[in-house]
Amino acid sequence: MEEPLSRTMSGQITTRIREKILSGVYAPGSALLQDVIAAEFGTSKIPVREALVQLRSEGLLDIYAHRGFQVRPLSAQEVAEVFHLRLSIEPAAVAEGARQANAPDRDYARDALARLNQALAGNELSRSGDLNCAFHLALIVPRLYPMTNDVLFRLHTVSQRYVRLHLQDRGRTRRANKQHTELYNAWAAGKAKEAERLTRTHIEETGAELMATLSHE
Amino acid sequence: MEEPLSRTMSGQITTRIREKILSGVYAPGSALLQDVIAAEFGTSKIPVREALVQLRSEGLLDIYAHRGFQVRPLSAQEVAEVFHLRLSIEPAAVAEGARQANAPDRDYARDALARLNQALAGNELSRSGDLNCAFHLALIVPRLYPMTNDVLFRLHTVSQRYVRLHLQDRGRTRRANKQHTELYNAWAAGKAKEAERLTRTHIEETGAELMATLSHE
DNA sequence: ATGTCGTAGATCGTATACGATCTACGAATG
DNA sequence: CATTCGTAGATCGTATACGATCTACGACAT
Repeated sequence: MEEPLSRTMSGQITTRIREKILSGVYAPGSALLQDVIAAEFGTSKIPVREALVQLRSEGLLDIYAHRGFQVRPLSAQEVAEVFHLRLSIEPAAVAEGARQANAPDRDYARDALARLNQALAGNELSRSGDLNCAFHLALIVPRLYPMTNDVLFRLHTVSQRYVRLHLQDRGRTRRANKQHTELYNAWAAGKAKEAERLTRTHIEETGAELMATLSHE
Repeated sequence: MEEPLSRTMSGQITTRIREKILSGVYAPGSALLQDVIAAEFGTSKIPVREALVQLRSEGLLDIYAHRGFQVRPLSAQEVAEVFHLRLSIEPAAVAEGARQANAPDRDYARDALARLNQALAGNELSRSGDLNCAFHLALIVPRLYPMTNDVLFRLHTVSQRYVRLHLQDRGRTRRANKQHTELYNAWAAGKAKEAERLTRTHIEETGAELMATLSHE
């Protein structure tokens, strides 16, 4: 039941460093020394460097030539931008997914939702972030829109950094849970316009909560 | 007057490989052997690999673990998706840029347009692609929206592969030229709504032309 | 004839070693 | 006293060397 580990060190390290950034183990603003990380994972620097290049493209860290890698700091401005971008793209993409999904696509999304709910029930915070992302991406049917999927993956990934800041809020979890179910049901029934509306609402509410949390902290 | 070369081999090689993919020297669908590229640039494989990881994140090539790198094939579907995404994001972002740009931002955009026109006048096709991208990105004022800038850079980069397929069309060049000037004037005057409309029209027309070119080829 | 297995060659992926660049900090200079 | 210069240590960036994986293809078994 484990994730099928990437065939390369770079791939595995990318996933593991990403997780450490998202969970805050590598704190925002902190420097990442490639020798230290390499030792931490028991490898040489080369796969570490490739992982860091990848994570930079995901917006999780900055590279300063000859000076090192730094976890990108958090900012209320970034949250606003990310959720604004998601609103520009995701509702319409989910509507299109609702129109074009076939049976396997719907099964896949249903399973993704089930896994997400299971993780939330078990309070497995770290996994729930990825599973939440996977569920939302399933609704856009990546097969149809690979580039859209790519863009949204990045946006979800960045937003996870902020979501985890207040993930202990059980009320929020329950509400998100309910919204996900409604959204999935509309989507799977091919009700494109309703799925679009629910997606927009879901993103707006999540974004607003995050902004509120960040501002009085 | 040369570009300030990146401080690292990886950076320089990224730029040079990108250019070769965009110009078709590395043809769509062809395999890229890291040893061959390394020999071509007179370096070892390591910076080449980092460049290829970066270019993958830009959507220009695919990586198959233990099997190699491949220039991503062109497809009408991808053009449609890229221009659809640009329409979702760029007009509103340009409008916002028009509202918030300060004097240096406007100077920078004006210069970018001038450089683009100069390249087009001199028929320097390879540079005009980058300069076109730079002009359009200047209008969104990257300083304000770094993530939006990032996303649009990727979309422009991918679309360049298709634009260059029919760049010899002088009529199109002249028309784009006129649209750019109108767009810049509205933008610099702070006419956000007009800049938004002109951006939308410009993207729609460009996308439609590309789709037409691709379909009867 | 078909399919499986195994080997050779090519290519990828990573470890090690080395050279280049940066930062910090103290000495020399005006 | 302020500033410049220069050196030492740390860290980054890349070349070289080696081991791992894949593909192609021919021998063998069915």
